[in-house]
Amino acid sequence: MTELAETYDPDALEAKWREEWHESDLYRYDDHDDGATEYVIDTPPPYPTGDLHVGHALGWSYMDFAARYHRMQGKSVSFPQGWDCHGLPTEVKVEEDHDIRRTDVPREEFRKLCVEHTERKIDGMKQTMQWLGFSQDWSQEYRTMDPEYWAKTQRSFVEMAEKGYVHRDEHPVNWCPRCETAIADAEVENVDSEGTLATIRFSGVDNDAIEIATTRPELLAACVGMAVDPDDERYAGRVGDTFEVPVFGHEVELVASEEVDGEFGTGAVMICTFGDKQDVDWWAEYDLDLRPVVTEDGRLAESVPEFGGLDVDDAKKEITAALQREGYLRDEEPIEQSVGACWRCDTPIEILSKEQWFVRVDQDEILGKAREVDWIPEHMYGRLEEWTEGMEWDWVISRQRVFATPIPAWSCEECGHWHVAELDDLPAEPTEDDPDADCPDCGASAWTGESDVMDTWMDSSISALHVAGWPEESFEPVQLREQGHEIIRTWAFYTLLRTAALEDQKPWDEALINGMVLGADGNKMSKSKDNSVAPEEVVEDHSADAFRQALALGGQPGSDIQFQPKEIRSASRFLTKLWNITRFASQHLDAETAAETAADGGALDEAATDADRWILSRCARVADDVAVHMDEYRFDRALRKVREFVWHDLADDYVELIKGRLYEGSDAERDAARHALSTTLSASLRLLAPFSPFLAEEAYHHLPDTSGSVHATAWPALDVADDAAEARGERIAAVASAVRAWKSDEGMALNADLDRIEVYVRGRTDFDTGDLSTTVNAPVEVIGGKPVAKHVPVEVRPDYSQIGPKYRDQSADIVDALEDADPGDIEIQKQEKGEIELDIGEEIIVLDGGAVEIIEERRVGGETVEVLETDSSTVLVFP
RNA sequence: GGGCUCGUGGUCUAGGUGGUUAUGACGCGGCCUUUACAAGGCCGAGGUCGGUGGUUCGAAUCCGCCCGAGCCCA
Repeated sequence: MTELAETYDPDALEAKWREEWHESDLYRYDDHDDGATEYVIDTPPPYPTGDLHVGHALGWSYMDFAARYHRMQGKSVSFPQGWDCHGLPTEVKVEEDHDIRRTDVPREEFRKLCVEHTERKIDGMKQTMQWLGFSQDWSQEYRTMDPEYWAKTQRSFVEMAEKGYVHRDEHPVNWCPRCETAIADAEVENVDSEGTLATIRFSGVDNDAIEIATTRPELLAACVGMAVDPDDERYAGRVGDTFEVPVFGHEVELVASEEVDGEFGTGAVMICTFGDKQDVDWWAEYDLDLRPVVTEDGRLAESVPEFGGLDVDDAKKEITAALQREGYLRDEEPIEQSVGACWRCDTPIEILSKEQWFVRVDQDEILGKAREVDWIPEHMYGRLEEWTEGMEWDWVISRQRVFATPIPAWSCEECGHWHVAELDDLPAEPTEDDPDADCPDCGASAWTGESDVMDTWMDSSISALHVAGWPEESFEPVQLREQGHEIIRTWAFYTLLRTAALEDQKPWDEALINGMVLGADGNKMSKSKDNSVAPEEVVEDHSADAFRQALALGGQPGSDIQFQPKEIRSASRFLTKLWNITRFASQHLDAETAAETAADGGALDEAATDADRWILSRCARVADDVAVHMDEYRFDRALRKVREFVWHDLADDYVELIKGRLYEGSDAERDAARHALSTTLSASLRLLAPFSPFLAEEAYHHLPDTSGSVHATAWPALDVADDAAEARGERIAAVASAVRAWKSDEGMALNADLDRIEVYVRGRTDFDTGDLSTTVNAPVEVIGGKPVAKHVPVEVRPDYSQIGPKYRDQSADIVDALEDADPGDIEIQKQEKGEIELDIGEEIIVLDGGAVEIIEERRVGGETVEVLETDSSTVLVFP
């Protein structure tokens, strides 16, 4: 065994292994590993913003813990990494950087600029991932902007079109007037704002006027109807009346709808095409006219008399002024309103009726598959269910942008028939190439390629299929999806939809959902709140190993975790502790005392003491317990368990117990200790390896007779469980610990020698005293029973779990009587008769002796004897 | 406004299926250089388990209501 450096230097150590792992194919997924169980992770392909934030770090840490653990369990693990490249933010950034509009240059050239920009951003994020020690298999890296990938997106489109999921229709869509593109429901955010509620008088045509309330007078030109609550007495008998739209003069009819809120404004509203989704519903329900007045760039159409060409804000002012002038405006008041806005640029959206490509949303199908997935934590399924059930519109997948997967379709220049590409045509650039077919409807051969592109969720929602080798390999659900809960309604939803549509399967067996990372002030981390921390900073200040531990311990998966510098410091201390344990071991171990690695079962040394048997048995049990926690993704419990074991059992107790043998034991005695130490340490490093891969690797390499990486070893499976040995070992450790604490209290050196100690034990007295004796530095005598000392009963402690169920509502009286009784008397009754007579007032209760515990103080005559109590023994110390 | 999650010493946190003295870490106070580690060891103080009502012999745990926080949605 080679000796470790004196101090733990995470910077140097982590840099070294980062380098080594980068060069190796340690994490290479072997698709053809016969017999091994597959463990495939559908890793999120992040949007390449260039910054990998702490939120990412949490999710990726969970995946990395799982990946490393399952590799050690002998699974064939695939931990790939992709990049979700397409999208509007990149277009906007490229336009800024080059001071151009995307229409200024040819599409191909603009795409090229986007690709170059994206590549730079990917490099930055990749570097942070490697800093943090994530074990992706980079040979499987994919980028949705590469033709090999987006050809798959196109293929999925074509297959879904064949199956009838894709349709092209004119339908109202959410429209961002700034980005000038359609957007899906999931991309609309509701923002609260201050608006003005205008009350406007609509003159009646052969009937009385009605006043309606609206926040959008600029849409008056688009007004196609009016609505009131059918039960609203103010408007009894008015349904069917006709009115003239102020300023614009066309006539509309009043309809009744329970959707109208009588409390809002005057209880009457106008219906426009379209002010909001409610308008769309009414428009369809009452078969109203379509009067489109808002343009794609957010202006009133030129066809609108007088106000054509004004943007909607100006139109609002001008039209309000006109209403005022002409006497229609009855009132104006401020109002809190919630407005739909584009999630990328916060611009209020419009609802425009447009011909677009849609994917059919089959709620039952999606939920059916979602229910087959194990959601961790379970309640995250509810998020998906709520969203899915609330879906009103099909998914609009066409976007009027450039940097995205082209929609592989053409329209016939003669008859307008839409032709979707054949699988053989892919990848297809419809704006560049024409299909190799004539129009089946009219026989013409001239085509116009679709210039619309696909929603980027079309790319990322086949990630599960992609990582499983689709379409070349037949699809089986992959094992794990890990993601944040804020994208359940998007990425999880779309992936379920697409996998169900394409393969009639669930995409994954398990969906592990991580929470938010909150700043030290308890709020969600954000740059504007100045409470955010960059992962690189944490690694520089402390270490990736410590950071990863803090993330694991922050809370169970699914719950939000608070970023706490002190947790990182605490982890850092633990790592230092483990470093020092390894350093200590390195001074004593050699090749002869290597860990039992072969089967890890290993026969115990002949000379093994109770302490050796105890630590090995404990270690075996801990490894099994940790495995259970890891299987359940309870990383918090798993790591806590490892840390407790290493710090308390191994460092505080076991290492102290064997020092005597290591320094002064016979060869056989010493080797038994070395062997157990080596085995336990090796196992401990492996248990820690998923969490803190760098230190585990470095330390493992210093163990005797190790070769290769700790990350290529098997999970510890020691077959040495021994309950009796554990009980003896615990007793030994407890006595040593009690004496240690007592010496510390007395201000004595911990290795101060004592005249002798006597250990009085209940039950069996056969346990090793050798290790104990050298540790406390005193001869040890073990005696059965209680010390020859005055033992004074001082308290009677009732066992509620026995008394409660038996005596029910008499329990309180019994407990009172026990407290009032003389403990000495109770003890005598318990010892002599095994039961206790108790007067509780109305009656005499005969209580089973086992229902009470007698607490005694042991008083030994002479001031030179100290009495220490542990759970299972009484220790007399003769200084 | 709806849904979900949560509220435990100064801070963060453990506490399926109710049961004696509520876990650990950080911080705080005191003591101790002991042949791996002072980035350590030992000891100690500190909690009406958000509030309230209920179920029960017994509630941090189960139920109702209230208050507060966070997230998702409208």
